[in-house]
Amino acid sequence: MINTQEQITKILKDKEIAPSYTRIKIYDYLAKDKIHPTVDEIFIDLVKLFPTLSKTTVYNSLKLFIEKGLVRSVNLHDNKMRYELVRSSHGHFKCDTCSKIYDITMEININLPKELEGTIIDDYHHLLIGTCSNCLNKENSN
Amino acid sequence: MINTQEQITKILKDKEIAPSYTRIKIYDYLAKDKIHPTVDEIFIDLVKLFPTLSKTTVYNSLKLFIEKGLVRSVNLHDNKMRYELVRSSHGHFKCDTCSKIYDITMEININLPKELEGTIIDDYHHLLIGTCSNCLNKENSN
DNA sequence: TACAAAAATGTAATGATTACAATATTATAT
DNA sequence: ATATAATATTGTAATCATTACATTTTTGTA
Repeated sequence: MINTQEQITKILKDKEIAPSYTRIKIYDYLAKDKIHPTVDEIFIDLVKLFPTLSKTTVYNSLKLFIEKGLVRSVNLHDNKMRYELVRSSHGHFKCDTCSKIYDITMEININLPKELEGTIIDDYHHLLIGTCSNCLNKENSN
Repeated sequence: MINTQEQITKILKDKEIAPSYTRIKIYDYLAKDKIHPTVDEIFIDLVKLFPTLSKTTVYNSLKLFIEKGLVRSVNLHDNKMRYELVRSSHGHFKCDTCSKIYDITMEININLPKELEGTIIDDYHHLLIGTCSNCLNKENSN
């Protein structure tokens, strides 16, 4: 456990989120899980812990976390949303072969077109898709 | 019309796509449409032109176009895929207020983590989200 | 013109997400 | 501690995008 229950409680309170048991568990799951889980993955794992959990609650909680700036959605072009805790700016690399997702850091220089001068950028999402070196090595050794 | 029917026929044939009436119309739609349409938008507009069109055909055609490298999917984090013709590398900016989508050029330096050395990148998607200057000006003038 | 291959269609199924009303839990004032 | 109001959670049904698949239509070729 990266954060103790007390730490998570504080994090939620600081964002004006009532630190219910469910929300603490969902936050904790995201803090431990580095694979950008879908709602289904979160639900399937957490419902083992407390069988009364509802998938709707997972949706509601994530929506709230996003509104309060704790969580970001991650979209890997596979028809389902994924979620991660907001942390320092990074992009994602998805291996098309093994489906693994990697966090990557990247420097970006944006040239906004003239019609966009003065625009405010609140958020960004960078996704690279390819074949990871692990999978390339396996291919070569066949 | 940016491309004549003959030009589109040639483009499709060059990619080994049989240039059927339907495919030509879908390609033509993407060539004219700069707003990264969804399947629904393509279907609604084209079915006016030939009412026998089926939405499944739109899906099938786009899938084929993507396989042949003519089309890319664009995901704006709104639970539906969008499509655009493959053209020179660019990202997208979505205005959260007016929902307008802009194409943007950007320079990107990627620092792949050590575990990703040797990785092959086939494709990338860059999405910025914010408020466009038009919407900011409207806000200010209130 | 006939026939085989390919394209298009229409319906039903799937899967993610949302809407919403009902229930349970929590926080607050007394 | 208790009552009450506010909030959180739940479960079901609805919605919407996408896919599967069998059937029909169109196309290309002999």
